[in-house]
Amino acid sequence: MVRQQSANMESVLNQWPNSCYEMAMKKFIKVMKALSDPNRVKMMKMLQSRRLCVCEIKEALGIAQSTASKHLKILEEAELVKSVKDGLWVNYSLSDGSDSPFAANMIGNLKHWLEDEKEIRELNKVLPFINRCEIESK
Amino acid sequence: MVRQQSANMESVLNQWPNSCYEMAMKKFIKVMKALSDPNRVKMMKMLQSRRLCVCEIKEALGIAQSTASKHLKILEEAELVKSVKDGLWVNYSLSDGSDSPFAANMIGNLKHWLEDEKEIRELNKVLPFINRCEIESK
DNA sequence: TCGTTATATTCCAATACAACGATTTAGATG
DNA sequence: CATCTAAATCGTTGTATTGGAATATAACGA
Repeated sequence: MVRQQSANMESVLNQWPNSCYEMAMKKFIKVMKALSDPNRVKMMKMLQSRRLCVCEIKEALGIAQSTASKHLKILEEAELVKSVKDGLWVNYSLSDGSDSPFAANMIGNLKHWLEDEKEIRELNKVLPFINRCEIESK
Repeated sequence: MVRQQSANMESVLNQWPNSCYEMAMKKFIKVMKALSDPNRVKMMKMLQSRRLCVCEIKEALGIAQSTASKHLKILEEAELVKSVKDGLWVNYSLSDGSDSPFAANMIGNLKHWLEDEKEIRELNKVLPFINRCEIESK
């Protein structure tokens, strides 16, 4: 990374944020990055219907299991979704956003955004028929 | 496909696919991507104060002119900012977001978001003293 | 303890992105 | 016309992101 900054004390301090205020930018960027991928946005839209496990999500989106798992991790680290273990399964659901106003805002807006999008409508149509117990994993 | 349309019309429709609804996802992703970079977010925050030209922005952020220009193009294509030529200068300002609800929403939220962020406060402090006429372009 | 199963992690290839300097373009001015 | 000047574009170079296959981990059940 080629940053051109004067080598003063100020810039050194900027590299090491210490108050919660200075985490805001990073948290914001994390939320924006998390929502910069179509598959992740689709996951958010699917999770509006109900909680889902990884295999249901990979099935609905037609992607590899590892891919789905990784995307969900990114969403979770942005505090957009949360996960709860239940035996072998991990149930993902929308976060309540209580720790991140940015995430909370986007979760709220996504409730009504993109509803008319073709790909989203089709996911909503298919989702009720996707059942974790009927997915053959390999 | 049982559509009564000239081949010409058809190809036009294929280029501009479908209805405006199906552009929604792409537009949304564009806005999220545009706001996924710290420098671009800083530009948005600076433009809340006043319109700025490229050289003022590159000066405030300490980045190369070409870098600033490219970032602004990305913001413009996401409909987050607009540009107006004025002789040699190009003045950038916040978009009114009238063509993109996603952009409009983010523009609105960013008005109060990140105000306490150290880097943003420092930019706001420096910005009044940055004048396009006093920048040596080198 | 040994499979089986759902998820997470690792590895690697392909692509996208951000940064810079150099060059080109477009407008103003001599 | 020639020459500035601000901004845009091009070319290059690292870095980040995305995807799937392969492997590791964790929890259940026999």
